[in-house]
This record gives sequence, C-alpha cells and structure tokens, in this order.
Amino acid sequence: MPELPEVETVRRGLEPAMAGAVIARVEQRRSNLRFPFPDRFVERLTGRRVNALSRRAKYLLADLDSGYVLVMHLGMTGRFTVEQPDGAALVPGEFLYAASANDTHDHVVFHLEGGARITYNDARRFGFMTLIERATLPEHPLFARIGIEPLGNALDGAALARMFAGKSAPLKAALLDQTLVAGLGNIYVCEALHRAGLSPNRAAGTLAKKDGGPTARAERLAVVIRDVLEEAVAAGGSTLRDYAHTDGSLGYFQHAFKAYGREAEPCTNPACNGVIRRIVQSGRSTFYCGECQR
DNA sequence: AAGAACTCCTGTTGGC
DNA sequence: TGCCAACAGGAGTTCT
Repeated sequence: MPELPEVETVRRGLEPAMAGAVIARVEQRRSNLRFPFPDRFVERLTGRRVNALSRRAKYLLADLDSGYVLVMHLGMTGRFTVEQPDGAALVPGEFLYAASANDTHDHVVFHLEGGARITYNDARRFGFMTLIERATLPEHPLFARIGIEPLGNALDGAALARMFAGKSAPLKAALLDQTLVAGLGNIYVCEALHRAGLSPNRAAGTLAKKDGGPTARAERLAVVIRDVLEEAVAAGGSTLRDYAHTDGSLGYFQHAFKAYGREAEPCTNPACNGVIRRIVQSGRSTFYCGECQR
C-alpha cells in the first residue's frame, strides 16, 4: 500500500512503541519475504535497543545499538500492528493497520521489553527486512542510488529539470523512478500531475529548458508534489481497500483524491469540462484528464 | 543505456 | 452461486 505519506504515518505510529525500546524476543515465521531474511536475523535483533526510528524514501529504518540498522520495506501489502500489554491496541491519533482476519500472513512479531508486541503482516510478501551496518548504509545498493526526499529542501523546479533533462520517458514513469524523486508511488504521481495540469504522457525532458534550467511547469510540479505529500501526511495517508473493519484511526486522504480511481467521472478541476480517463503506463493504471492536463 | 515488459505473491472484485 | 480474468499502494530483473 504504502507510498511516502503512508510509510511516514506508519513510522509515527511505531515510534512511540519502538524508539528507545529493547527487543526482547523475535518470532520469524518464514525464511523469506520478497528476499530471504539475513543470516541469524532473530539472534541479531534479540536484546538490541532501538535508538531511533526514521524513514528514507519508502524505507523504515530502526537504528540498533549494535551498529546495525533494521531496514524494512512494506512492498504493496505490508502493515504493522502495535499491541500494548494492557490490551490497548491503538492510541488516538496514531495510524495503525488492522490485523488481518487471520494470522496467516503475520510473518514477523517483535516482542518488546515491557510487553508491547509489533506484528508485521504482508499478504503478497513484496515487502522485506534486512540488516545493514549503519556506517555503510549510504553506499549500500538499496540506498546508493535513491533520489531526493520530496519533503526536504532539495526538491524544487531546478532539481526536477536537472533530473529530467534529456529524458524521453513519460512524466509518469520519471516520477515513479525512485532514483530521481524518492517516495512517490502510483497514487501521488497521478494526484500531483492532475494538480499541476501536466499530462502523464508528456516527455519528462520537456520540463527542462535547453540550458537545463527549469520551465514554469517544472516549478509548478515541484510545488504541487510537496503540497500533495504534505497534505497526505497530515491526513494520516490514504486508506483504500484494506482495513475496512478496524476501529483504528485510518488515513483519510483518499477522500481528497482528484484523479486517482475516478475513471469516467467528470474532471474535478472546476474550470474544466473534461472526464477522467484511465490508461496503462508501464503496467500501472494512470488516471488523468486529457483536457486540463497537457 | 534508456525505457518497457515481466516477475514475484495473494486477495478482492466485477462480469458472465 | 461459481468461475475466471483483471487488477491492486512496489520495484528488481530481463528484454529490446
């Protein structure tokens, strides 16, 4: 499920339970998710304290007192559930995924000192976990080529122009490329392009001037990417088909979608008479308005 | 070397 | 109701 806003929301939900906590026991219920777990995964976590829980792109990073970082990626269907020892599974304002109807897909359980229990559930197993030495993290293949954080200071029109210059790939594909801007996924790319009035089919390179500088479109796109992600984080991310039966607080940004999932509906741009259409680009659905997105 | 297609896996949904 | 195809928030690998 998770794009940047959802991963950040999960981080904020896990942080109160995990940061500063000691991992008393770990249940690893299978040998792999998308990739095999690292050697001696359970032993290397047991007894370790989590110094801090951070995020880079769509990765969650638990910094351990062993000098290693527990790196976690949620793939498409990864979710965490936090249960406190007093039975309180949820804290108001936190975003927590509902436990699935059965525990078939509960693959990892972290038991923390003090009794809190954190369960990782992932039906499709596109997520994964690994351990990387903290000092080598920036050069690690998973992170060496990761692009700029869109909520940091590095994202602006000039940065987009630099990255897109000379590219014939469609804007949609360029924005999904995690080595350029890190953290966008299918939903927020559709939303950002709709806000920016830019066609997902437009060649990415058209957002750079001949001298490599940013066009007005590039400046506009940088602004709306930041806006849409900030609004989504503030809303606790988006909750789609999952979690229908949870009493936990859910993301509600899905109600603010202007393009995603609106095939055949009138364009939500009040100045536009177009209709949202759905096309497929690199195997993924793209929702956009052919009238006001050029 | 860039860009598109294919791949991993399971669950849900919509059409007949 | 059952069956089957299409589709789902990701991204590494393999092709052209």
